[in-house]
Amino acid sequence: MEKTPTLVDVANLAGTSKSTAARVFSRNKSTNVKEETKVRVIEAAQRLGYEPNRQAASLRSKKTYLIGLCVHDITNPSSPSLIRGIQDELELRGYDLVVFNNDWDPIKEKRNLQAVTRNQFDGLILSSPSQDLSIDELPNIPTVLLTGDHKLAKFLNTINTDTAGGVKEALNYLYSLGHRRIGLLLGGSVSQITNRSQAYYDFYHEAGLKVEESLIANVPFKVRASETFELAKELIRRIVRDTNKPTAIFASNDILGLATLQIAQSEGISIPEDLSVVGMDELFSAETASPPLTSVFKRRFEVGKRAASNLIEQIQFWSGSPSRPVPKHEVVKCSLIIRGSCAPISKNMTA
Amino acid sequence: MEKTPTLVDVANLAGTSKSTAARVFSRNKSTNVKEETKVRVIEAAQRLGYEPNRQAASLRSKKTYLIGLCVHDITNPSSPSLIRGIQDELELRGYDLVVFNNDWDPIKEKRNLQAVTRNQFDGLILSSPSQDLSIDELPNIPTVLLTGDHKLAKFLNTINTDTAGGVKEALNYLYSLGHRRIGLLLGGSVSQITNRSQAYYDFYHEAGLKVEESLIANVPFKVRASETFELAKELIRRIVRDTNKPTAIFASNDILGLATLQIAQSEGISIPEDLSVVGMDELFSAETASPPLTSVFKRRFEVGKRAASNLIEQIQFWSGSPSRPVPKHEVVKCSLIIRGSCAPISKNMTA
DNA sequence: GACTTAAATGAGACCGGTCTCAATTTGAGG
DNA sequence: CCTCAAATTGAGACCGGTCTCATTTAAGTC
Repeated sequence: MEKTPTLVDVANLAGTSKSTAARVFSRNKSTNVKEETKVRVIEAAQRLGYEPNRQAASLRSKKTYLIGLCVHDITNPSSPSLIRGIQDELELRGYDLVVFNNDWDPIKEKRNLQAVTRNQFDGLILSSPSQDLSIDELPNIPTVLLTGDHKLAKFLNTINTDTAGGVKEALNYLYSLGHRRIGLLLGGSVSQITNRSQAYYDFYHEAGLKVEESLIANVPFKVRASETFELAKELIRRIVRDTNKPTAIFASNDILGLATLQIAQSEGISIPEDLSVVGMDELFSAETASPPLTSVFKRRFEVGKRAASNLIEQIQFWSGSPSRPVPKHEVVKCSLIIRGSCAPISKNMTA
Repeated sequence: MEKTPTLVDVANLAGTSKSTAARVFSRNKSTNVKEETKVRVIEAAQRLGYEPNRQAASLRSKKTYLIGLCVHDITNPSSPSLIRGIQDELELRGYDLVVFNNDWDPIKEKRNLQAVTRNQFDGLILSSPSQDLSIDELPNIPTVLLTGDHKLAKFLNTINTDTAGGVKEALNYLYSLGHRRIGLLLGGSVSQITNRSQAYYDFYHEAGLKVEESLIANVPFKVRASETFELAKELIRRIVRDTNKPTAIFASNDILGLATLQIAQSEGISIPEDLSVVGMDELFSAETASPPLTSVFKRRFEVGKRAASNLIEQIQFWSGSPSRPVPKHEVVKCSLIIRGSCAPISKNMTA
């Protein structure tokens, strides 16, 4: 393992000073080096197999080109596409991403934030920070928040999915198919639940319908998706066996939607003939289900891309400014992906 | 944004030298500092909100506590649990993980490896490097390979899933249910295909059965899972409509298994009564499918954990040694998760 | 050719830790 | 109180870049 070559080695071989050699590799385009010398330096670097040492660079320049992302759990079905969106955008600008899982644990979250500080990350994306995380617990670096209804939104830029809009789009679709008795399955965090049920109530109100509380069910949140899945099935079974059962169900996430599909099958209810189902999140599982699940697509990839580019903008802009700028808030619309789990009411039993 | 405190600030406040203060925060436990001074330093640090600067530390110590992972695509359903396994293990030792996507593109792969070098990562995990990646294109750091049949396995430690064993377990299970005509759906990379079809042939040979080529189908690989999914459905439809159709199907990954389920439903074939299906990979989708898909679980989480701990071991051991040690190879067994997509042949039509 | 200005290069401090080695303190034993 | 090894502490070089500022070289202009 012979010593890795440094910039000085390159400079020596190229017959220039360290400074000039440095300029060749500098990110700062404004530096000017004569074409001829530049070629000489690059050749020398090539011959030595030189690769700039970013640790050294960071120390002086205060830029690590590292971004942190805090999510609940990378194993959560919605994480990967978010991450990918971020990565793709960051890659273009030469940044790399480190993902932290906080597992819904504020202690762990705090540890992760410390790591962000220790490593001198240039920016931070918070997918869903714990409710009581305060602004002065955050590292003082450009940050983007991916939840609209967090108190940190007062201080931080926000990229947020328009879930309320998505819910309404789904309900509207079912309504247009003739459904009036639409069951609502809620799950996830408290804010998710209130957010979505609010949209549901709003929709019913605007449509001039009266909501029946018996059509609404709340699935307790579990860390492991498969546990949620089991719980959901239990609940759905009850709803679906009810004499007063709905003709359609809107499940506020795909896990609940999938659970509905399974229950229906085991109860001999055929979908979409006897019951229409719309999910939300757009997991891969929704596509592969039988029948394929019509679902509200939350475009996490898009959210990721926007979060990253927003962050980079902040990084370039914010440098040197003493305090955080006035936060801006962006919203990403959902879109309804129509597949095979819904049908017009005409074919349903007219309960 | 006042200047962040440095070790010198802490030392001054605590009334010690920089060296002593440093010893308090050193990872190297063998250093001894009087309890009283240690307390004084820690208090000073607390008061100033001091957080060690890892970039600075790395520069001198040559340790970044950063590990790189190269996968095809984090969006691939099998990536997240692998990543999580790695992260959990790394976290215990204070390392952080950066994930790179190479998108099956050797050029991108090379760029990613450069990033690994530039950032002075302490270790590297290669999930499935492109076939012609050679040892001297790799950064000269501890590395773990997650594919058994790559030429790099001659040089690198390997943690590998025993897929052949898994295939046999699945076939054996179907065999024990009375199935003799078992369809085989192949997909993925060339090595995956040869590997699994070999296991299939072996099984048939050992069981004293003759394989019928018409029962074997090969689904061309596509980068996007949903494309693969569509292609698969086309192929499966043909098999399943054949007069000479199988009583069971082993799909060498869950996407193919799920596709089979969907096709069956749309063709009016009920599962498991008319056709038994076993998948492989253990995606979340397998659990949520209707009926839930019996599947060979590849335990990517476990693979990740082992890869990480193997890597850390290398890092601690390898330090200073001039060349890579003789590689060791570990295998992680699969396990069959029995759910609702298989039934004994007695109930099948005796085609 | 002299003069002015811009372009290119070089020198050396500096970033914030770690590491080596020397100096100082401490404590046990006599 | 003295001695000597062990425990603590301090000094200062060093890691490999970046950055500022001074110096040298090149290019016009008259």
